[in-house]
Amino acid sequence: MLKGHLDAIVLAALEAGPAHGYAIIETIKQRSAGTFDLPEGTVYPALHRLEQAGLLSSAWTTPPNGRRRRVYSLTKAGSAALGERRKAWSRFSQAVDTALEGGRA
Amino acid sequence: MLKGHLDAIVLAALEAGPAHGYAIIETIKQRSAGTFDLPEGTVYPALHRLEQAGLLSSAWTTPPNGRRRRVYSLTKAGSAALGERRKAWSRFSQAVDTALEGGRA
DNA sequence: TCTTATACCTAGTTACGCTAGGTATGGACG
DNA sequence: CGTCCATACCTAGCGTAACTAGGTATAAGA
Repeated sequence: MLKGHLDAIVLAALEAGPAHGYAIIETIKQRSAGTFDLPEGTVYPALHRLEQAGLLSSAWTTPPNGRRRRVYSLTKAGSAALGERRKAWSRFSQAVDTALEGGRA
Repeated sequence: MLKGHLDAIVLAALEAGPAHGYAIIETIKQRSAGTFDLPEGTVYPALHRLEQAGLLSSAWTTPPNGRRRRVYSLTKAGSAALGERRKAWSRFSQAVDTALEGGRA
């Protein structure tokens, strides 16, 4: 379970440039060294949620010799949200760190 | 939302010694500098879950001039679980870190 | 006396991540 | 040419964790 930080990870995967869902899954898998091998049933609904929220925009593309793809891009709101999510993650992870270590000071 | 890491935090709060629910909430609040101000409806069910799972044991106490308290202690399995949860957290947080920063290498 | 802090509990809501299915195309291999 | 795999998309429904929103009760302080 990614527990609420999935959105941030997906947004971060799109920071370098637009990508389609399947590629996003691969990117996340590689970046996390296999730790986050997300099922499609996790990522696609998340993309829809994020688009619904205005953080992503999407367009269908059909490369000359390829399959149809839905390519997602960060919107301005998405970039801003990513910044906030990063800060939230930072705060959260530090709080967990101290909470977990607090008993062994 | 604590997203699945609540158990680890609660176990860690009991590592220094037995405590009752209300005190656990206070401990967590202080350790996290207010970031985790957990409602009772979050913590009490978690304690029951953890006891059910054999990671905690509890006993009722009635101090001479105090109210009844249910005091929880880490079991052996609880200590072991805490160790695992710490490792899991470490892995998880590192993976998120790299996933969030990966786009800006 | 009345409020506040302490101290416990639980039924029900919500939302997120995941399971488990489905559709379809392109390329590799025999 | 047929079959299989990887690619590429989708969604209904499940499980469960965290939280909301209530309830009970005692001790201390104003």
